[in-house]
Amino acid sequence: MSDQTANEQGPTYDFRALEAKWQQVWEDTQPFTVTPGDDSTPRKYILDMFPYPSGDLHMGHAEVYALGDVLARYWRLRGFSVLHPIGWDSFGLPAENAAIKRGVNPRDWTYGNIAQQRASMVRYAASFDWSRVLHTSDPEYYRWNQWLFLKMYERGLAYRKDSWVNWDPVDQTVLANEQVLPDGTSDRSGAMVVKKKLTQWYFKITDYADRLLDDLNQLEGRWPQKVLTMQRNWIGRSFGADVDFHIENHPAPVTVFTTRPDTLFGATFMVVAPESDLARELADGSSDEVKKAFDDYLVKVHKTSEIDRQDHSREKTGVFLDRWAINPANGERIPVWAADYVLADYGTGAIMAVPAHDQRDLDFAKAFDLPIRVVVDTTAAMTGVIPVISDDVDHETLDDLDPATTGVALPGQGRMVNSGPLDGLSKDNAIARMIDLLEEAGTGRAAKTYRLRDWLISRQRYWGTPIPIVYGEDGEEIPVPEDQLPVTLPDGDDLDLTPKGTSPLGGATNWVKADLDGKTVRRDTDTMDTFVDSSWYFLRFLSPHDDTQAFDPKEVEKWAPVDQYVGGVEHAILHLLYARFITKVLFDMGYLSFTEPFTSLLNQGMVILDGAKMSKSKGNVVYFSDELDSYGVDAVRLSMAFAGPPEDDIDWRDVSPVGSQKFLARAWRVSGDVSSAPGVSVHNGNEELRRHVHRFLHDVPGLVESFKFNVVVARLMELVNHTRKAIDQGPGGSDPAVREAAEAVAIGLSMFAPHTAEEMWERLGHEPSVAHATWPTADTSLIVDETVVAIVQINGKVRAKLDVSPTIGEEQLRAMAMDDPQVASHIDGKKIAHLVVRPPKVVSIQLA
RNA sequence: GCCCCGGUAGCCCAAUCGGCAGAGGCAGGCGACUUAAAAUCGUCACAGUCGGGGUUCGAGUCCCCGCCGGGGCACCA
Repeated sequence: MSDQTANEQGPTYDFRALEAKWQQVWEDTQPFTVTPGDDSTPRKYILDMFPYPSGDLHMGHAEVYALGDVLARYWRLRGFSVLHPIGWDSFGLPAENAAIKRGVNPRDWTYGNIAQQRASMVRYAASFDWSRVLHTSDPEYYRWNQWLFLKMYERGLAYRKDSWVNWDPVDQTVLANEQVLPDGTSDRSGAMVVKKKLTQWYFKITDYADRLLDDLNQLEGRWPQKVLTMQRNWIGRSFGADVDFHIENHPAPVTVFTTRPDTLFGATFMVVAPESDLARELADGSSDEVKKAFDDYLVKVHKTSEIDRQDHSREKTGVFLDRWAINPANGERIPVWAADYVLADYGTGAIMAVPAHDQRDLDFAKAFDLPIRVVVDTTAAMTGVIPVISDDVDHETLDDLDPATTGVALPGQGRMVNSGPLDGLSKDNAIARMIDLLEEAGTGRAAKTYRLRDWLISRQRYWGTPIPIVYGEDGEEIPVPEDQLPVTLPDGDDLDLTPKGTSPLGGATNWVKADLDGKTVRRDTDTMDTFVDSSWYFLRFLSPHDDTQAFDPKEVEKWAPVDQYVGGVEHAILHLLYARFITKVLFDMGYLSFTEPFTSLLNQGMVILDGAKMSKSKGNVVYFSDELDSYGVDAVRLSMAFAGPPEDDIDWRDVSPVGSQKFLARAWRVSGDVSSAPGVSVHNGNEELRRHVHRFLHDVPGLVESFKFNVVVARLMELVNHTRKAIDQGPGGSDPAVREAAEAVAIGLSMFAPHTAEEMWERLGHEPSVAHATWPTADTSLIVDETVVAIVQINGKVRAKLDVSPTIGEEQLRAMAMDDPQVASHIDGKKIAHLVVRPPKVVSIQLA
């Protein structure tokens, strides 16, 4: 009672005062700067995805940096030396667009936003090592981007080619395949992407397709399943065969890729992609009428939007090239068509069409009256290698299923027919047999192909890393020597940044014209995709000020790979795939000893409002700084952790920052009610409360490590409730167990609410900082209950509850159950049909 | 169309091995304190786990079939 009176008259929880006080302390002490330290101290590298500096931080950032900080602070409490750096992904289009719109220099806009975001992060009490900040737009950083490019170039992994590319007509630049959304629009501008033929720089990521796919297995269980699936889909490997088709009056054979070499006898025509060079050649070698028809068709194809092209229900179109191929399986002459359902950049850009067993080919065959030949009898059920005709009396016959009449292709399993040496075989055996036959004949071979394409890295924009290549008088590529890096960006003030289809750097005439070893050369005027910047930044954090190398191998050896990566699922493909690729490349070059950059990945969900993504145009935006002003940093951070599982979206409408604030005040009040001295022996403390404390200490590490932050917060609340009860209704604030509990709360809370936790820690008589406290070891003797409740079920209904020792034996528990009067009355002489005894939890009795 | 993830109280969410459905919070009821209110403290109620089958002594948990919601892939040969 007296304690309560003291509370009412005592100080009140004032989050603004606490923030001011502790911010000052942290600014003075910089508690999270990582010092080299003892080599025996275990290390953790906890990395949050670095932000793009567009305006101030938003609620999404508030979530990542709250959750990442929980992990960083947790591992510090566990005695690890924790590296938790931050920087800015500060090259990119928005800076240029802002520059065009408002007439400011992209550099000024970018660095102004960085200053604002940095101040917000400091205010948010994210425990970053501020001595390692990097910005990808600093020449000290992008110099190493250029170095990376040159290394890739040396290995033939950076190359230039002329190809059909994705062109964003609004931003006036090319895009990577990964930046084109499924509906055919640009993920940046939202404009419908068009195809344009341009000479561009690529990174040869397809060389790494197998490793990028296979190494995902190592990440199983450590990365979200969803991300692994998305990456697997994106790489999209399919196994099959390459088959060479001779074409009459055409010098070289044409190779097609197929996943169904077993159906080669059913290939009745060939289709080539209209945009392919092959189609051009074949048309040019044909009659004038065909050439004209092809040209007209090509024009039509170019006018068709990506989105229409992907519509399955669209009528098949195409043009016969009046050329003939020879089916290598049976020597038949088959017609060659050009049709836009075949893509130029997948496989070889040409297919063998098997209309009976492929719906697309069938649709085409029916549209143009081409022959259809069944080569797989899908009515034959296959058992192992022997085809067996199904015993079903009323099974459909092959005649009923004839694709030519039904219009439905038969892609399934079955027994080979009309296929010469393959007749009678099952699908899998036929595939293997056909590959053998092709290899023997030298007209085909086993092959695999991928959905993944090479990574187009050129961008016709200003605010990015200049590509470190110059061109000599004859246009020859000359890499800029390493010792002449960085190739710095010219000042943007005098440049016309308006999108016009060519790089603004082309306008910097003094910059473009350069001197290389006495030769006059022209610089490449494109800049790199900013995903290059972020594909290796986690390495730069390890030696951010090293001006002799991109990263220091000794530091890399110490810290890398990243133990825990935290960020949004929107980067599930792009950034993560590129970072994995570059890591493997650097491994192959001997710079790294590991092949996967991020050992464990946590994807947080989005912060939404009223079930919808926040957006200024919809007017449903919650502002980060407003929330901090209203509820305080600790309450917002705590709310982020408590709202639910991290990977779920948080609807801010369902979140009560006021509730968090009340809880923090309640926890803080507990620290004021502790009246024992620091260091008091806890052994004689109230045992019931101590049990709660030690169960908490025991359970929380496992919960944090499995990212169940919401449960940890619930456990903190529970512990505070028990402590409150012990103070008011139990042994009172002088009991040592109350101190033990309050200290556990302060330490636990330091992961979520650093200001409140520091204040509690100080009120409890400790020196700052609680962030450097040690997670107390749980006393296991206090975790095991003296008695537990065992239930006795009779015919599935609970009929008795017994207080038993947790170590009770089966015999003993059975005896206790039988002796129980309630149980005895229910049995009442009836026969027991079944008895299950599972000490110490349950006795289940079935009566006859 | 194919592949993943989810569905527990009015709401957000817990529930190691299958073992009494509830840890925590929001919103709500009641009480104490107060002239009153806020704050604080205490206390209470509320679901049988989306539907249907199955396995089991026992299912929120495992299996099958649906429904609903979210996500990914999709003319990829």
